[in-house]
Amino acid sequence: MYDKSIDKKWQKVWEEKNCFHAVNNSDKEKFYALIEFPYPSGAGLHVGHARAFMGMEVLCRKKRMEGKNVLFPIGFDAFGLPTENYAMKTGIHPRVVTDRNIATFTEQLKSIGFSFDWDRAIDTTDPNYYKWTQWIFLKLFEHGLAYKDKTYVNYCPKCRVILANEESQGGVCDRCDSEIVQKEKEVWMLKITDYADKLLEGLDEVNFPPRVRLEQENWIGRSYGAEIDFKLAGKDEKLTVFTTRPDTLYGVTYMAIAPEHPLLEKYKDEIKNYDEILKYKEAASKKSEFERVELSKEKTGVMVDGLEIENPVTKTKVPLWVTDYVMMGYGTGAIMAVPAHDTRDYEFAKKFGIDMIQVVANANGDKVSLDEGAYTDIEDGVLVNSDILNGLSVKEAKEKIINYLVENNLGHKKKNYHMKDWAFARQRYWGEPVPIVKCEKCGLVPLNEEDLPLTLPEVEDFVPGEDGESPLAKIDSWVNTTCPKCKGPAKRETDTMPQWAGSSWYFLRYMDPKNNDAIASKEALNYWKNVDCYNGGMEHVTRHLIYSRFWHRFLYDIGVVPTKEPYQRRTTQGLILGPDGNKMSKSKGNVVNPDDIVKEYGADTLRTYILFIGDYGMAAPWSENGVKGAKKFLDRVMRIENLVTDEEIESKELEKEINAVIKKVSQDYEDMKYNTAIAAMMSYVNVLYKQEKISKKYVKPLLQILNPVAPHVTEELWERLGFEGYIFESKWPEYDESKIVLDEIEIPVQVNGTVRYKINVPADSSEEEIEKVALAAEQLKNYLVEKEIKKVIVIKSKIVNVVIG
RNA sequence: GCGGGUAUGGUGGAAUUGGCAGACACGUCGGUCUUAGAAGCCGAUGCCGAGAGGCGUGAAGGUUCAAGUCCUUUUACCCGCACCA
Repeated sequence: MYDKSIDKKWQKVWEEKNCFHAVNNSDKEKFYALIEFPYPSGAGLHVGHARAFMGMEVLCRKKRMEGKNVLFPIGFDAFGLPTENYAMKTGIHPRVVTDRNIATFTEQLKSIGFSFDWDRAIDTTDPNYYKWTQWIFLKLFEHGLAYKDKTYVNYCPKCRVILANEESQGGVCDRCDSEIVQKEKEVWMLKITDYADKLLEGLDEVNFPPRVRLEQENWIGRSYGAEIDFKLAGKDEKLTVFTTRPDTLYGVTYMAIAPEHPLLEKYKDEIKNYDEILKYKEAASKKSEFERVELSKEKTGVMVDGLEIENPVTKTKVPLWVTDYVMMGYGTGAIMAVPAHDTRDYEFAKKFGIDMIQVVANANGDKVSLDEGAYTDIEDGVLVNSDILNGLSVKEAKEKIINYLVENNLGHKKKNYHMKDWAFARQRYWGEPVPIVKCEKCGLVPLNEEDLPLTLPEVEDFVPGEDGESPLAKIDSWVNTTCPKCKGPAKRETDTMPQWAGSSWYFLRYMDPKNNDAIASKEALNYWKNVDCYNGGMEHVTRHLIYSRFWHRFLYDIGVVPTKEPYQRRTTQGLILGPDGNKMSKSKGNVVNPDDIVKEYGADTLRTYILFIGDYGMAAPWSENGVKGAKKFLDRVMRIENLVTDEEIESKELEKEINAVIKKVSQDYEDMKYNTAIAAMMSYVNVLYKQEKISKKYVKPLLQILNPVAPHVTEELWERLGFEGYIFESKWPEYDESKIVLDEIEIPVQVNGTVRYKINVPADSSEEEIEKVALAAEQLKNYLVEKEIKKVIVIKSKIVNVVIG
């Protein structure tokens, strides 16, 4: 029986021997496995954490036994809103809450037996850590990638913070699901768009799952097109638009700009219906992002009375409209509308009775009626009604018109991105202070490196101001400081960094976590290079994973780190659902606490079940019966002890089975197919149970390959059976391929595609020999009454199909 | 709307990528042990059928000697993006 009391016994041994500690500068080959470090919430460890960590855990324990120098670190991403909200509610300082939560997580993780290198544990809220987060920020500032700008930002009224685009996907707040509103505010931004191309190209040199790659590509959203300068009729003023279809320039029948477009303000005196436009603008700004997209399927807009736009090639004048289907945040905030070939423009033109001009037709002549909708689906179209472009294909026309625009100084080729710059500021206390001061004389001045870390002041009141002001703004003694440059009076930045800051580089700190002179030493960075395998959830693909790749690439560009990409391989684990098949949540009352499982069934039961639950990458519902099944398997493993003998008993069957299972499990672990690996070991145990007595040599490798999954059980049995040393430091078993292949194999024979009987042939039989045996079989005669053999297909060592008719 | 994924017994899930569908486990049933139960051990278990046999991988077509796997159409659910100009 697997008695859970052995958990503590072995955990103590591992801890005392410090056996999972990774050393820098080893001669051994390195293996760096990373898990997304947890946010230490008050709710404690979740079974989802356990699943996410177990994947890497198994790989690491195997790699150590294979002789690698394994870095498998753990830390805590501890800045963030929940802790601060808790502090506001209870009055307990976030520092105290954080320390308490980290202690709980640590204890829980240790009770499951994870083989983390605890010596390297980090905490993003430790000033010795965030000193370097601030340092990287200064570097970004120095290279012009951190800037302060007054723009429209996503604001969550409930959390009272500004959110990055990545944190407000779908128009709702990541944290509280409240609707986001657009707010004009001056905030710190990081110029991640400068790295859009590098982030896309970097995907070519790493091994990410296709859907992760695809989501990142879509999020960055690069599109190729042109910027074209239109003219305000009768004025020396340009209106620049971005379009991916410059070939349709002759089909433009109106222009449209976003309500926030600065042109409106600039020419307000000449716009006759400016009041009406202002009203429209106001209404649009009150709509949340959600409403603007979801609810207003119906197009709205106001024609600008008093301004006309001149087409740069046809010189025709078209009206200008203001509409909220044009976004200020994408492209130039202005479009050339071609209703004949764009469904949105079509809807708008239809509603407001605007002309349409067809400029692309099918090669064989097209219907001209636009009653059915815009011609957005014409494939291999040919340009019509387009003067110099007539007769050209869309592709040719794009090139020709761009050349024409460039020659006449009217426009140019342009890449555009869906991704926006990163709003890098939170109006909260519990985050990294921004190491910049505002000096009346010198402007924005960075702190000197030797003045880092800029630590958080002690405060009593964590409540942010009504209008999105950080609580730090209330602390005059902290805010008022001197300028590092001119020593004159200056004010500190009171916004703090977003939660994603600390996690954007933590994998580098693990390499050398106690270094006081650098994020990590050159030697450590050059030895560990980058993460070999990084496991985490899909929810971070367009947030943390993008941000950290950006920071890392920046650090590479300035010569701090040796590799372009931080993560060689990315893997993802599926969700563990509640027993009812729903996502686990407190409100549904279907949350499973890993502590309860460890306490009742033992750590190895939790570990085994979590890996056996299903395909590692897919969601699977929790099952208490499944847990019991895992326990039963471990009990059976423990009871093998009763069958083991010191005698040498040769068994051809066991010889074959043990070699096969070593091969299968070794490969499955690498492919993260833990469920089938465990199934294979279960099968092998079932075979062992059919023996009366078993030589130790048929048990030893089983314990070793099971060790990464069930380290406590296997360590215990290893000791009881008298094997030498500790199993965790034993050498990973090898297998003998020649023992796996049988002398004689069974081959199924199909008649017209249905299996009818089986034949036994020597394993090395040729196709001719197999066919001979198959056709000679007695059973075949029954099927040949009034029928004859038309064809025989033999697939060597697999199957025979006899076609009769 | 666009992009991606998933669908297999009573249940969770396997299936070397076109070659014996249902490995392994749960559950259920039976046997053994026991005064009895629990645990353990052994066995049975896709569906229909007494049997021979037939039918079976969300649905409908197709390709092939052979389809869970490839093609076409379609349904349901999940995830991501979303007036991307």
